Amino acid sequence: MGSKRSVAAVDYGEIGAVCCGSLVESPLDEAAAAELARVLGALADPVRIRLLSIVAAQGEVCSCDLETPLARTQPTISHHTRILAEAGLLEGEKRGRWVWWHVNPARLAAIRRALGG
Amino acid sequence: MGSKRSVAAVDYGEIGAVCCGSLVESPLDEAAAAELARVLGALADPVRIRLLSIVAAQGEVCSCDLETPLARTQPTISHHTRILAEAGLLEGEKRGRWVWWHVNPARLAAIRRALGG
DNA sequence: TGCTGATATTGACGCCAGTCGATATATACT
DNA sequence: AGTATATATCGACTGGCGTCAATATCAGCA
Repeated sequence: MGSKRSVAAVDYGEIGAVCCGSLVESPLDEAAAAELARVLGALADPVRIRLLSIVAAQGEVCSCDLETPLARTQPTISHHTRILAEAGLLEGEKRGRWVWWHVNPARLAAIRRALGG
Repeated sequence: MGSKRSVAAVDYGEIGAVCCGSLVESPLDEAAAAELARVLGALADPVRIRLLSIVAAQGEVCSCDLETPLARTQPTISHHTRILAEAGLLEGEKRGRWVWWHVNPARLAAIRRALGG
């Protein structure tokens, strides 16, 4: 299915919406807190923060170009991109043998809003 | 030392500044990423998110009033308030036998800025 | 002074996350 | 088909986290 020039999205399943209002407006219920904690947990790692930062700076980055600057092995990079993608912060497109990653700015904005932005 | 009506700040040591520019502007170095990850890690827990949310909604809350809504024992509440305070997100004042907690809005704003706000 | 109550600390337990080596899968090239 | 390379998955190890019971500390009060 799809053209050979396909730019298939790498799908890691549904991402929850960081829907609910700001933290500081009214007490969050357990479900909202759990969802927000999950997304923040995806960000709460120095390697993933730098990964996201590198991708944001370059616009689009191949997985293979992350191992060296992050000083981690290929399985570990794959692990981190997966977690960021599952949190909706990173989106990947498979082009040929490579996966190209770019950030999802709307997702970051949603987190900022949840933090009282 | 200090007056008997003292409102001594509960001090958990220095808090690092979430200094550095936004994630999305330029790649963060390891130190900046580690610091940001530490603060985000303090937020990446459903109990702590709800705790912060409750304190924010009420302005000022006593530790003893957190056990019931959060359904955790007293040592666990103390553990979580400590982590939030060490991250600079919560500030406590000891008044008599009670500790009154309030959020540090500037700290939340700093995190939002680090996330590209 | 001694008692009561709020908070902090300690120690232990179970669980999850970050990491890597080994291996599997998939895509491109010859 | 066969080979080479990019990425994903698996299994194992290790360290850290959330939780609680028990205990310590400290402020107020009789």
